Amino acid sequence: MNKSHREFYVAMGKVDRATLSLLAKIQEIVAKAHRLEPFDKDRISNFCGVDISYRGEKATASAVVWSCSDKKVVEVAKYASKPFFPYISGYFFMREAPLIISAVRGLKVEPDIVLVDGHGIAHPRRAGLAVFVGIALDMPTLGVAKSILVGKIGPFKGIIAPILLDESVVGVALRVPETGKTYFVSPGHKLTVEDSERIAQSEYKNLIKALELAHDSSKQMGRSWGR
DNA sequence: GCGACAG
DNA sequence: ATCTTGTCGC
Repeated sequence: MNKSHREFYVAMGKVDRATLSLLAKIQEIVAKAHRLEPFDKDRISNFCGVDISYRGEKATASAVVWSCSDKKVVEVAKYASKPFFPYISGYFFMREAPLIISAVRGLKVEPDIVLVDGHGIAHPRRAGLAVFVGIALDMPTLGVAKSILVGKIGPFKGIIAPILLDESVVGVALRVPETGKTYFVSPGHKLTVEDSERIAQSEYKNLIKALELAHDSSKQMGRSWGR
């Protein structure tokens, strides 16, 4: 969860420093490869929430497509495997990106936007999990994290506040009025910071719903796997 | 050098 | 994230 955790994994031989510096280099390249171009649809018809649960040596991923207009689940795709990389802050993509990508590729419908549990460009090297997933799938992705990783939160205007990093806005904090919970939303690929803000402002209920469904689905999947 | 650190 | 029941408090 912090530097001591990272050093712990290094000491355990789970990962070595050379690998981590290589991954950081890859992130620097990926940060130049993402395309934060304006979202190309007039209206969002659905969101695909993706989440992963862990039980012992099993990781279960679920991608849930939620229709914004019909308020119902359109399709669910699942993928399970053994976790093959430890959780290390800043290198989260190595743990979850392959599972998320595999789960989404199992869908028959093409989601408008894939919602990823983690950050997009609100990352030390501007290359969070959502950036990797977006580039790999060539789909619009939005990072939605439950805690902030880097940057400062600016003043709230209603439910939205900017996330500032090195003089620039890399995403927004979203305070959900119904629950009081704050989420940190940043673009991954194929949409802009402005799109992220607009979506967080006007579509947060559908956005949260899709992620909650994915969370429940992945946990359910993990339980049934163990039996 | 001292903290901070997505799930 | 996960290991895990009841319990203290708004």
